[in-house]
This record gives sequence, structure tokens and C-alpha cells, in this order.
Amino acid sequence: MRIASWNVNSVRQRIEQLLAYLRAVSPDVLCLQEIKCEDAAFPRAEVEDAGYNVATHGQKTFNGVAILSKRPIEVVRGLPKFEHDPQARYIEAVAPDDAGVVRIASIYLPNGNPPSSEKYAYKLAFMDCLAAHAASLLRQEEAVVLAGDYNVIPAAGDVYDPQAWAGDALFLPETRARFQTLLNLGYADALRAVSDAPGLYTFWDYQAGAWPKNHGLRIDHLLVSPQAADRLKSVAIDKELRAAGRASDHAPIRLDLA
DNA sequence: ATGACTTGCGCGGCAAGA
Repeated sequence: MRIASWNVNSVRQRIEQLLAYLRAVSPDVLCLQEIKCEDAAFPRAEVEDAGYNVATHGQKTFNGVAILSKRPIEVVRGLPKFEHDPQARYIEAVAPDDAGVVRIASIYLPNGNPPSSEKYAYKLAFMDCLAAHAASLLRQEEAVVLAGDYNVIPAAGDVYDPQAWAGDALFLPETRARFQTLLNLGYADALRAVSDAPGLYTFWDYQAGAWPKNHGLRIDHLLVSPQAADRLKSVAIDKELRAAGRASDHAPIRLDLA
């Protein structure tokens, strides 16, 4: 089973790249973040014509997440116990596969900058609530993949200039500690299960020539429960999508389960 | 270096992202 995650930075701006990705990589499930539109404005017909069921949790202008699946899915919208959140940042689905079912979340964690603001407190509160929900999912002993744009740089090897990012909401100790809490629960960072190489980035800013200079960040992650980790075959970052014209500033990340 | 980005909204230029 192939599961991918991509922050598209506006699904309406990226529809041609999205359809090409579905054709080329053929994920069984694709998690999207930053669709930046209400549910009714999602290019549903084009994606359905490509062979996918579509579940969206969108809002006007900002944020918004979606899950596309070849096979029918059961869907929950919003992070449980965080339902009052006006920002659309979480959608979860149960997808059937040949080995049973896999529970998959598409997560768009808050950026949190500047750290002195309410935006950072919101980020930390979201992460605390996510950890509580992630813990409850583990108790069901299912294969779980928590996919998305975490807006977390886990370690110094995941950013081109760690010193320059030391005070950023993506890299502060309080942020990294909460990401580590998810791992301590029993989830594995799928990419780190297959490689300890530095410089495996998923994001390059549009500004200041970040892409040609390879000034990247690893902030999009696939966290897998033990039952999913046992089935992990491979992980890849599709960075060629960042090089294409009219690219998102994020590249997709994906894994294959046996 | 008088520069150096991309969205949504909505029609001018700001807010937000990371």
C-alpha cells in the first residue's frame, strides 16, 4: 500500500501537477495540506475522474486538508477534542487494504511564528492535543500513518543552517520536544527508519533562491505506529516536483507498506 | 543591487506562510 503526503499550497493552483502526480506515482492514498479553499471549491470532479474518492476539510482562503483514496474511506473531520478550532487542519480516514485496514491522518500543524505570539501558544496546544489523540489511536493496535506538514524541524540535520533557525517556531526546543513526545509514544519517523542521512528536505522557500541553493527544511513527516512500521518497505521524497514550473514550496513524501 | 516569492481576495495592496 502506497501512502503519500503533500502540502500543495493551493489545490486550485496545483491541479495539473496533482493529476500528473496521481498518474505517475499512483498512491493508494494521498494526504493534502493547504488546499486553501472551501469544500465546494475543491476540484473534485477532476480528481474523481482520475480514479480517487475525495474527502475534504476546507475553509475559505487559508489552511484546509484532504484525503484522496482509490478505495472508499470512512472519514472524521477535525482533530478530536479540538473541535472548537476554526482552522481546518486535520482530517482522518480508515482505508481498507489487502492486509486489513490502515488509519491515515492528513495534518497541517500551525507554523507558530513569531514565537512570542498567540500563534505559538496555539501551535503548542495543537501539538499537545495531537499527542493525546495519537496515544489513543495506539491503544487500538492498528496500522496508523500520521501524515502531513508538521512545521517541525526535528534535528539539526534537517535544516540547511541550524544556527539561523535556532529561534524559529519550527525549531525551538519546545517544538522539538513535542515532536519527540509523539515518537516516545511509540510512533516511528518513517524517513528516519530507513535513512539517517542529513539534508533530506521536503520544503524550500520561494524566496532568496532557496531551491537552487538547496536551502531546505525537513518539515513534512510520516509517523507510523508499530503495526505500520512492521510493514514499512520504503520511503521517498519526490523532490523533482519542487523543480517543476509553478511548483508548491513543498515536495511530496511517501511510503510503501507491505 | 534601485533586487531578491507565492498565495487569496478582489481590483489595491495587505496578510500569511516558513
